[in-house]
Amino acid sequence: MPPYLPPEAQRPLTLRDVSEASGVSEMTVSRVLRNRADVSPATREKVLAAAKALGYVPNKIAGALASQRVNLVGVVIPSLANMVFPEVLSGISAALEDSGLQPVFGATNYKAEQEENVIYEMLSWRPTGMIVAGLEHTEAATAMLANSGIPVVEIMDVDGEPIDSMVGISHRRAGREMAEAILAAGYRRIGFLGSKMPDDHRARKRLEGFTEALEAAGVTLAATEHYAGGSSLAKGREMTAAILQRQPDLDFLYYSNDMIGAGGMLHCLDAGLDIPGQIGLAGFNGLELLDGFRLRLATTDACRHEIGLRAAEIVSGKIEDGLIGARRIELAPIVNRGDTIRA
Amino acid sequence: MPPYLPPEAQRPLTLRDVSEASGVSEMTVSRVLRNRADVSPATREKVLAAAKALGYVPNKIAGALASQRVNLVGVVIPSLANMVFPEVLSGISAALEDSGLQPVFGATNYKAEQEENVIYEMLSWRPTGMIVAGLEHTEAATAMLANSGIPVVEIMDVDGEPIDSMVGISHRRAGREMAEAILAAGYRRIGFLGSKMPDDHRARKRLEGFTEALEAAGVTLAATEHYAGGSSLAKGREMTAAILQRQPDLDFLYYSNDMIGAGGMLHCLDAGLDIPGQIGLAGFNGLELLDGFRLRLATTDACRHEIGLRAAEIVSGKIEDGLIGARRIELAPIVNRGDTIRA
DNA sequence: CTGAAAGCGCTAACAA
DNA sequence: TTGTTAGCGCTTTCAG
Repeated sequence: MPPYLPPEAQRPLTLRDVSEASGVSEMTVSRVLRNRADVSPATREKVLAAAKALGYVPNKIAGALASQRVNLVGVVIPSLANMVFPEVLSGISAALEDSGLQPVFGATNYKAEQEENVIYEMLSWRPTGMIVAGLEHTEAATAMLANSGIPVVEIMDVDGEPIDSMVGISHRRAGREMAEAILAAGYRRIGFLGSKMPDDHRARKRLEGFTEALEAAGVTLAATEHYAGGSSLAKGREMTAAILQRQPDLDFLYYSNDMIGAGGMLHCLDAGLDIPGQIGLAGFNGLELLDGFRLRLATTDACRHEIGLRAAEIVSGKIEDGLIGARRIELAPIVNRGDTIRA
Repeated sequence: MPPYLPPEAQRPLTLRDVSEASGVSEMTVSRVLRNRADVSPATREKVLAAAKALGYVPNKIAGALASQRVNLVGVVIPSLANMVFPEVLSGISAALEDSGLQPVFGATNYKAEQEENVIYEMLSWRPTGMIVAGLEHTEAATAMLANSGIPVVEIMDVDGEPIDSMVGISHRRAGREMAEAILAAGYRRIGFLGSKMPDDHRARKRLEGFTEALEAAGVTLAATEHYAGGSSLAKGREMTAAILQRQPDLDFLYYSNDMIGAGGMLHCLDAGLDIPGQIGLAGFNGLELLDGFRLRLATTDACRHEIGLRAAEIVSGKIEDGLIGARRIELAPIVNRGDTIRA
């Protein structure tokens, strides 16, 4: 490798440079660059030409400080690896598209303390609004958000009290409804497979709703299998083999997400089990990515894109009905029976 | 839904508020909050107590303007939906963990113009460094990056000239090596399935390297199938059915990514084809997520995590050998023959 | 339509 | 160890 030289650490250009190059006052240059209407076409031309020729990039830090306005929306999610969140983000991006607002993402890795840090960092940039996954935060994080004076939208979950607004589904209800669909199909020896969930509150709530509905029907969860780390087909396969080895008489497996559910389905197919006759399966999320297996896995659509969309609309003030902030939007989780719950 | 009230739009607290509450000068408060050593324990206590009691969150905008330092690294990638990029990001996050730097992500949706916008927006926040996927940008974007005066690392690809530094694999080489592995295994009627790639330069380069190596052996690509939109198992399945219908005599299918490759594998298995005897398959990326199928799809590991790691190290100046910037790091794409190329 | 003056909230640099 | 002064680069406000 040849000894490359460092790039010149040049002083960034300022409005003043453009002003001097164009012979127009800084103030007017500023007006042109902010696309304000009250500038004569002639000056506008001159300024734009000079700015372009110099390669001027405005300093938003100074601009934000002076104007007390920041076109940023903080978005705090547990993880980018989860496939679920990219879809939420795409909804947010879509809704923010022509609002002049820019989303800025931060990940917490499902750790409350890290979430607190990320929120603190973001708030210190004085964003226009915040979108945060989940309703459970540290006391400090809750206080910071509540005192921030900006719209705060908690997303994905509506089982609890929001700081300001919330948009999501009830995971308790999602768990309950899946349990009801399973019971209605006649399954009784039901196992659950999911992540260890010290801090995955939504998975926990789903399981609570699920067992609750089972118990209401006099059915007890027959087995449980937990895992740590990321979700993958292989993980689902492995867990399924394990739980069925321990309890071969299970007739239904409920997974905490579609990825491990699909892995479990692969195991069952390879083991020659009859799905959905001998054993039924269901996941959670409605990951389209995974359509394409011989059988469609039963799942619950978590409305991820729409959640992002609605949350961003609230933050950007697109919902115009006189109210500001403090909205509660509950979307309906839709159970899709696929091919893995018998009719 | 009851008529919730908007949150109080309170004036955010300033250093001055903390100063008054603690009876310590603004400057000293600032020192305490930046963890500087030259403050007596007593005052430190007082200040921290006051800051905490008030719920003070510093204003980084003002801080950045005054200090001319911003602890942000801009990261520009085509898409968050691609699964490939989250892994790069995790490498970046890991490397930046305790450097005091924070990554900020922006997506371009594979559009050069959108990339230019994102880069412009990011540079206007005067980040400490930039990490950008790919070597192809608009002229304006290239100029902005080159003139930014900060470290710029282009990642994922090394087939071309970087603005400053680059870290990645050679996609030409990746295509070539896969072609060689396929030819060595005796396959000759080879088809390619990939996205329409007006702007997916890396997929294009892979295909170029691939056909180049085939032609060097006197073999011509026997068929091509293109698609638009996101990758999914279903899409891979569908494309595979289509290409095999048109040309049933193909004995190998090379996919531009593992997701559609896995879908294709499902199709072939369901169609009762003998893999890898009758037909061989290969994808690209090395997505661990997809391990767990009966057969492991042949693929090329694109070293995504390591790319992110190294890029972030360059930006954060962690590589200490006297050089600053302008590095070229080529990682080796590793061909994994899996179970879908015969021995 | 254009310009001059006065900060935005913080920190560098220096003084005490 | 602490405080004072003078900006950072822009935009707001008000005057021409």
